[in-house]
Parts: sequence; C-alpha cells; structure tokens
Amino acid sequence: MPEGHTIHRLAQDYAARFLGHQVRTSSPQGKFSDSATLTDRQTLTATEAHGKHLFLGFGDTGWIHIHLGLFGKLGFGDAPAPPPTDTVRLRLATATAYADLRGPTTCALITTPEKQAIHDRLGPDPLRPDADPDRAWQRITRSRTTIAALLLDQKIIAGVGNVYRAEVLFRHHIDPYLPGRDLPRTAWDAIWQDLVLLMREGVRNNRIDTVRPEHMPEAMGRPPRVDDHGGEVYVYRRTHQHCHLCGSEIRTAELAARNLFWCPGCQPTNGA
DNA sequence: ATTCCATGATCAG
DNA sequence: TGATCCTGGAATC
Repeated sequence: MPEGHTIHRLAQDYAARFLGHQVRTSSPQGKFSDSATLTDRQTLTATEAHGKHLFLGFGDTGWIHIHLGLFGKLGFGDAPAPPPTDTVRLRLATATAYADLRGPTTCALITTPEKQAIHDRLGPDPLRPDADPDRAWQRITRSRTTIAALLLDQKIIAGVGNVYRAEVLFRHHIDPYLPGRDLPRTAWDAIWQDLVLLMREGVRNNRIDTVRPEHMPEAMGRPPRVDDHGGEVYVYRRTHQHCHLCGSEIRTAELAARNLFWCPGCQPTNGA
C-alpha cells in the first residue's frame, strides 16, 4: 500500500536486513533475471527513497530502481526463505534474511546518472532533508490546475498519494477544486509542514493516521471506525459516512482518474 | 467462477 | 480521456 511513507520505510527495512552484506539476488518470475545476475553476490551499499521511488545501491554495479505502482508488494522474512512463488520479481537473500518483491511497475538496474535523472524529474519530498518546498510552491502558484490534482503530480511534490491528498486537504479545510494559483501562500506552508509531520509518523507506524486525538471517534462518543486500509482518517474512503467534525456526508468524485474524497461542510467547493 | 477494485503511472490519440 | 501494465483480495454471480 504504497505512498511515500511506505517507500521510505521499505528503504529502512532493506537497510536493516541487508546493508553492508553480500546478498544473493534472483528473479524467480524471470523478468529481472539478467540484471539479478549482475547484482548477485554483490554488497548492498546504500538504500534510498525519493517519493515513491526506491533505490538499492550495489557499489559500482549500479542501483536497482523499484517502483511499486498500485499493486507492488514487498515481503520480508527470516531465513530459510521458502521456495519462491512464480510472481516473485526480485528476491534478495542472505544466510539470515530474505525479501521478496512482487507486482512492481518498475524493477530495473540503472546507472548513477540514470538515477539522478529520476531525482531531477521528481518534486520535493516532505520526507527528505534536502527537500525545498518553495520549488513546489513556484509551480502551484502559477497553475490553473486544481490543488487536488497538483498534490498527486509527482513532478510537483513527491510521495503524496491518494490518502494523504484527501486527508491533508481536509485538515486544512481546503476546497480540493481550488486552482493552485488561488491557494494562499500561508495555506501551502501549512500543508507542507503538516505533510512532513504526517508522513514521518507514517514511516514510524507504517500506516497512515491523520485524525487528531480529540477528533477520534471514541473521543467524540462514537464507535471506532471500521475500515480495512489500516489507519484513522477523516475522509478517505468514508463516502456517505458522517464527517467527524461537522456531521456532513462525505462526498466522492472522480478527479484525474482517481477517487477524490472530501467533506462538503468543512471544504465547501465551487468545482463540483 | 467471475468480476471488480485498489494508497500508481505511462502512453497513444 | 481511455487503454494498458502490474497482483491479490473482496464482492458478486
């Protein structure tokens, strides 16, 4: 379930088990076999995340570039690794641990310049210390595109996905259909700051929680929310349920081929 | 047994 | 805007 926090967490998880170790790499499913041969028995020298992109460094051999897409999953475990199933695109294994990757959009061996090109086309990532939120602001404030669409554009800001988008707009009571150029600077600053905190917590907990303690259903005298996506949220996939704050029915609409969720009471909109 | 759907992204037209 | 790729679990028949 990959938004940026997941990818940063995976970079940590890979590092914890494999960094500095010689690893066996293989591609049981086959699509990565040639490259897996090149990294086999090499030492993992670095792991890194930028937005939803994950990089595993193998010294001079290059980097394995992984993008999970919508379906990709990683499974970590202790040795002995079970026989791989036929969908495992990449397995890393040592005498003590293994990691299986399946379903990624991207799994490719790339060079350092190729890796740099990926960084160059991504916007600032709230989870990276080198991030410059002003780069995102410069594009947002010039754009007629809705803020909801801009937040999902990885060239503008890297790592935000459909959950963080919906939730951060709710937390700042912003109309998702507001054109970027109409977003006040103060609102952008608050959104960025909030994303830094929310996504850091996401890495720590390995899930997305956005509901403030005082707004939790229990604190409001309501039964706990039951949902399968794992965290406590205000609007994401809560269509037709009542807003934790104002009681309005949460709405949904399709925007740029993704489901958008918002509260018409807390985020009044002119767009739809 | 089959269809649908998802926290993503690219490419053609 | 629509088709397409990747996988697996839930919903539906």
